Amino acid sequence: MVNYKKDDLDQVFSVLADSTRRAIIKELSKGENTVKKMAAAYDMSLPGFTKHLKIMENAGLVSFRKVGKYKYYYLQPKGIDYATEWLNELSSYWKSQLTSLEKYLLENKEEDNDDHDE
Amino acid sequence: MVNYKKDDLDQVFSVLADSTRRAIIKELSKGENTVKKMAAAYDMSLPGFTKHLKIMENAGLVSFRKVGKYKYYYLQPKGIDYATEWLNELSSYWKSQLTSLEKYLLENKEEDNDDHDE
DNA sequence: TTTATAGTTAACCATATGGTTTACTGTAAT
DNA sequence: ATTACAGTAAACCATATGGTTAACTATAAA
Repeated sequence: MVNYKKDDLDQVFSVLADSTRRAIIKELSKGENTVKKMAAAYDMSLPGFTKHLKIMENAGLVSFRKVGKYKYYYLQPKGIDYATEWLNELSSYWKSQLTSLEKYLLENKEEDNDDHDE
Repeated sequence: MVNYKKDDLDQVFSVLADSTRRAIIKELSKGENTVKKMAAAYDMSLPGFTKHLKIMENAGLVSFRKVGKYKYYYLQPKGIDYATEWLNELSSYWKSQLTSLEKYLLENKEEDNDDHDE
């Protein structure tokens, strides 16, 4: 790991790889919010929480506006779009590679009902 | 970090947060391949490379079939779908929350390269 | 049967990561 | 002027992560 440096997509996906940060994103998708208000929902110290916000900001997923002593954070969807695009391109390419049998099997899977919830 | 445990989505996004692993995924989207064949493209020891495959396998993104001394790895798209769904749900919810002005701005962004504030 | 090939395991290392506490700054309220 | 409140900074800690090398197993080829 001599010369390892995170690129943009690394950073975006790293943000998403943490359930606290995914929860923050969901929260912010409802609208902007202040640090303390959001932090209250998490079993974590305030400095711990603001570290997550800093990481998300560096990755370009959130920004904030300052009003007096408050910081209102809001989503910066461009960053998320970046990740979404990578996945969508992948899956469109991948699907174009499938044989018709594979496509048939894919259409008719139905029974893979693991809980995909959080 | 007393009791921190990665859940499914954590694992999937963690896989995606590494450019080597994203490259492996793209490679495998063209079809199955063996370990050494794939490893040749990376400036990394073989054990280092197989560690990545193990991580991807644990996250449910790849599987393999063994043929003699070869392991043929292939994509297991369910895992990736899981990540894609999370992002798509988010963005559909997020878009439904926008005001019509915001939607207008979103449609017509084209060039929004200024930092909002800070 | 010996040798080559494909891949894994184990031990190790440096840095990153997710968290803490304590002390601080800046703004608002009394 | 003092106190409360919102948030940051710094130092620290334990574990995770991405990598290495050396030694191994299993299958295939000579």
